[in-house]
Amino acid sequence: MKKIFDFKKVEEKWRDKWFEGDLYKAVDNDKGRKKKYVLVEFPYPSGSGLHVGHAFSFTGGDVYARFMRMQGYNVLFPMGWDAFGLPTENYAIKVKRKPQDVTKENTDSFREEMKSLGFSFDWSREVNTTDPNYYKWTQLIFIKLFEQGLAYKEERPINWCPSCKIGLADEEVVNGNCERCGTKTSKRNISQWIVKITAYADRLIDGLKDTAFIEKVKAAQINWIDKKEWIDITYPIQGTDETVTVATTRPDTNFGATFIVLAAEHPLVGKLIKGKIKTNQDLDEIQKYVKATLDKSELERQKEVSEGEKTGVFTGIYAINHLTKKPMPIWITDFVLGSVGTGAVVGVPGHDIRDFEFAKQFGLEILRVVVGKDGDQSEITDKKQVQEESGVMINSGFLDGKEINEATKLMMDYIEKQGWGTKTVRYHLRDWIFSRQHYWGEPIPMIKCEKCGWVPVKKSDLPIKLPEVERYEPTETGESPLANMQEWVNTICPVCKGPAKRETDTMPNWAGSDWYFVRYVDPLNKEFIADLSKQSYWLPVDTYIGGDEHNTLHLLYSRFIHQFLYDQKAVTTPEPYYQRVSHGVILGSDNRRMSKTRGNVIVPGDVTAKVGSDVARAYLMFIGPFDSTMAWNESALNGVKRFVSRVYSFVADNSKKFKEDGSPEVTHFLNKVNIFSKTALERFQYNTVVAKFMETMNFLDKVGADQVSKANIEDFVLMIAPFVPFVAEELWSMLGNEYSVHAQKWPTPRKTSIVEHSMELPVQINGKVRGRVTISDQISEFELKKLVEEDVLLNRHFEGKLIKKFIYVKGKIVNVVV
RNA sequence: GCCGGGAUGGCGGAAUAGGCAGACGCGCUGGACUUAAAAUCCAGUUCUCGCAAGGGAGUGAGGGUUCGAUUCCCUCUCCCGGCACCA
Repeated sequence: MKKIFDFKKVEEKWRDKWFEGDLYKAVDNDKGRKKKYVLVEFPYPSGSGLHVGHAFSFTGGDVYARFMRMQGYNVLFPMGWDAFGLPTENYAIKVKRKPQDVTKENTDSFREEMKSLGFSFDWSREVNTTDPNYYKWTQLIFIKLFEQGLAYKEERPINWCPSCKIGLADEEVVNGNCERCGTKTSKRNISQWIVKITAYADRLIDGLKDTAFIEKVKAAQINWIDKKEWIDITYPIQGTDETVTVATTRPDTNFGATFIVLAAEHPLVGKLIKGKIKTNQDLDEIQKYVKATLDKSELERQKEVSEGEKTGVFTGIYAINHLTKKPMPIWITDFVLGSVGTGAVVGVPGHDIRDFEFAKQFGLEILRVVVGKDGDQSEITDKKQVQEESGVMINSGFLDGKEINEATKLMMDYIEKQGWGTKTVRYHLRDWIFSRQHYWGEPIPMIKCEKCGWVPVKKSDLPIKLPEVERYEPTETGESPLANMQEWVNTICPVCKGPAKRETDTMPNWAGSDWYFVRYVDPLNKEFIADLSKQSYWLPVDTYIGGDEHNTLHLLYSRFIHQFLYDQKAVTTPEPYYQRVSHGVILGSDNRRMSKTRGNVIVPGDVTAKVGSDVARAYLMFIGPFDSTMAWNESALNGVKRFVSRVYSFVADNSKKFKEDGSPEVTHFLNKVNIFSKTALERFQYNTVVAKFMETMNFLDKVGADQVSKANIEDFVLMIAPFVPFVAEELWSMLGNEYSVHAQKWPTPRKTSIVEHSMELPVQINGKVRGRVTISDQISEFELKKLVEEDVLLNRHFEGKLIKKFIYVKGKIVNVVV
């Protein structure tokens, strides 16, 4: 009688039992075993429940963690909640409930779903960024940053979302729109806490060499930081005492500089408008242009880029080119950004596309100072002739004949020697705007005293808990709703005991997720962020599994905070993560990103209700490479379901019948499966492992249970256990073994009488496979040649032809060239 | 535009220190079981010529290195992800 796999019964049987004991607990400071810290990015517990993307990446992590346990490692595989954030706040506003309560509900249901999916998290280490016992440390980190001069308050234009009524970091503005709600953002001046991440720019680059991140992740980080050597050149302005300082990375082309362009924000523009610098140009016109530019949003500016139109206005004043002594007209334009370099650029229209377009537009002089590979020395009249990236200098005095990179170095030294300018290193990376004007975040633990200025809260007063407020909406002024809480806001200065006010801004989402992996090491510690001896055992994270979308910012911010904590001797390693593994994305069955509006969202709960957790897990691991983009395919799910059912039935039906000795062929086959799976698992090639298990099942069915020994089948159950933990546990117990299969070691290949003495060797004629011959592994090349020549199927391909060459790659292939 | 990744049957994908292309799954075709369907099981399934034996073509396009290239090199096309008037 065939036993049918009843996943509900099996899952219910084991689900809770696993968490009653210490099965998945990581043991601190276990010197007897090697440790492995496997981390998956903790989720934001949204109200809509676990997403299939979560199920996918967590399954990947879980398979790895289980495999590593079987390899004898002491595995730390924790889970927690990145629970601060706008969706919960917005939901709370909508249904008029406390975000704390909503969060509690969401995390409870997430945890239950995760247990149902069989994830082997060590729940004794669960953390929650919204727990005051957790954010106490997030706040302390901020205070430390402030004390080290790495956090400062500054009024500066920020991106403002009129809908969310919140200031956004540059990174949160996507194409001029709010990342969350899509509303067009504008600029607004607000006093913000800024964190000086740029102070760590070099170390963020250098530290990468101590990690095993894949190239694309390292590249993303380095490109984002984008360290370059610049030179700031100061030019005198004709007929005044004023100067203008431009910033450039390409001084080599300076002989070709014919104009200067200023950003609308440039101080010189202000002086001009106020009449402090004389000009014959129409001041009204200049003012009009400047105002229009400053009012423009990033989006509008970008639109103009795609249209390729350059705009600008002439100031009427000139700077003198040191090299050519020629006057260069100074213009104002919107394509120069105030926040980049010095906000002033020297225009070299021959060798910069933007400068060329600008010069064309306004009839400015275009000089050629670089010749490209094509040798074209003619006047530059077309965009295509503009040599930007490579070439050799001409018309450039002492630089003539030099290659541009060499010329750049020479010119930088020359300019410095002449006292015209100074070399400086700049980064694309900007300081980090750390303030949010919302309720559901960590309060920034700072107090503004009328006398003492900004002072941090006393450490003994931490955590500064979020007070319960009536309304969670941001205030009309754009301040956080905390600003309305007079009794909370008004406090006394920790230094002078005078009247003072609390900061009402809260921290950005990143704050809690920057250091959570440290807390997992020692989540209940009341005295310290995490005990140093426990840290030195567990850190760094060995394998960090996460999405590509976090490869730049999350990784950068979190590495920065970690490096800072290392300097403060609060953590034990200079880098937080050793290996970074990116998981792929699962698209809807329509091959498009899952979204509610498209109605193509797959929820893991629906899948597990139909086919059970094991099948869902195995399916997710099977549909494609772990790091690629895949589409959900319901019918492929059936294939995996079939496989799991077959395994179950095969073992269950024969559980009492497996003999001591099976066929050596079976052992031999399983040994190969073992070695293949082990290697593939180490490389996260899950899809090929599942495929190999399917192949194994096909093989077992073919040979029949009477050829399979008990040891064989136990080995197979052990190997599939990381993928299908419920079925494996059930079958393990059916086979009469003690609980639990998940506490077992990965099987060792077994001895078998089979040694491959003979093999089928493929034979190529002129590089094309034409047949095969059976050979013994002792065969000599001479014997083989004879064998091939006498083979009826093969020799007709070279009958009457001359064998020019006979190539035998031992154990692989033969190629006959005729 | 820049950086990164990719392109293999009807589909998802296997196979790269250069060596049997298409593992495994889906789908499809035929068969068994069934009153029937589903489920399950068996056989087949890159395209193409051929009744067959067998032949020809074939890993985005073109070229190169090699006895031999999906794999290495050069040129190009398209797709995906990220960044972008960064001077």
